[in-house]
Amino acid sequence: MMLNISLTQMEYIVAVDTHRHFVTAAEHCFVTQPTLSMQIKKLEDQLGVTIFDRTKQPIIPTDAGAKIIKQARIILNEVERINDILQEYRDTVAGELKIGIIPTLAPYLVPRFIGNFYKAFQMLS
Amino acid sequence: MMLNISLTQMEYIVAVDTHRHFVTAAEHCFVTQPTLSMQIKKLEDQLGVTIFDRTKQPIIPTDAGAKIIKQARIILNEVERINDILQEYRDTVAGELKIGIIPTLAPYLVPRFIGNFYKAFQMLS
DNA sequence: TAAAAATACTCCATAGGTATTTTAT
DNA sequence: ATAAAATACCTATGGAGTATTTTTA
Repeated sequence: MMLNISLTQMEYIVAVDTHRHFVTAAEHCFVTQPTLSMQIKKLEDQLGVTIFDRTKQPIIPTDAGAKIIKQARIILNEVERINDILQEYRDTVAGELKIGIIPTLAPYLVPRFIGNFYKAFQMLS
Repeated sequence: MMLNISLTQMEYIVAVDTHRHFVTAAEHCFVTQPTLSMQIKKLEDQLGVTIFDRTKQPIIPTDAGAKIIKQARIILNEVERINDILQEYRDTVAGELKIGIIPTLAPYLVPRFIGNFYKAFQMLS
């Protein structure tokens, strides 16, 4: 990976862009202000561009920063879509089911449900 | 972040999907096979779905896996686009320039270029 | 002078490596 | 029998926290 940027860092710059305030942004990311500051500074060093102009108040993105933030929003959105995909599969019943039953009762009880059960959950072994 | 997936993990599953082979995929990611295996397993645990069916040879993605991989390719593509944005700004001359010159010469030399220089690089301090 | 961001450290979680075992052709 | 993936264990990088200092409205 030539480009070293993490999803977490993207969340941080998006949060700062949204709140225009490091402390508030940090709270919304459930991290401390120094953690957020450090990561953003590190990201700026890695990318070789300044993302936020700290000389103004409230804090405002640079031209480059604005574009990167916009792209970060797109990326985070696409990542969220993985959740949609998971919805279709995560709740699916699958795997192995073990049933314990005492031998004297088995001949009477098992036949009463095993057929329907097996029909309903063929993916189980 | 409710969804815990890293860009590195996405690169790994995309590589395995491309090569249908853990060892080859690992080489292309410049990591060892165990590193790649561990990360993919960890990802599967986190997401709660199996991404690759290892019982077949060559290795093939599951239904869920195929969709996740497809989305991962989209995401990695969008991440690459940040590079495009950087191209426009990274090479821009900016920052602070310090010039040292001995006092006896300064009055004669500095005025001869400072004007044009400042005009050309106003973003410098 | 008060609020906000940066800096300085400390800690620990985990990505990644080496060595090895298990599992499929 | 052999190649491939999984497992076990170890190391070290860096993400995150607390405490503090610097900086800007």
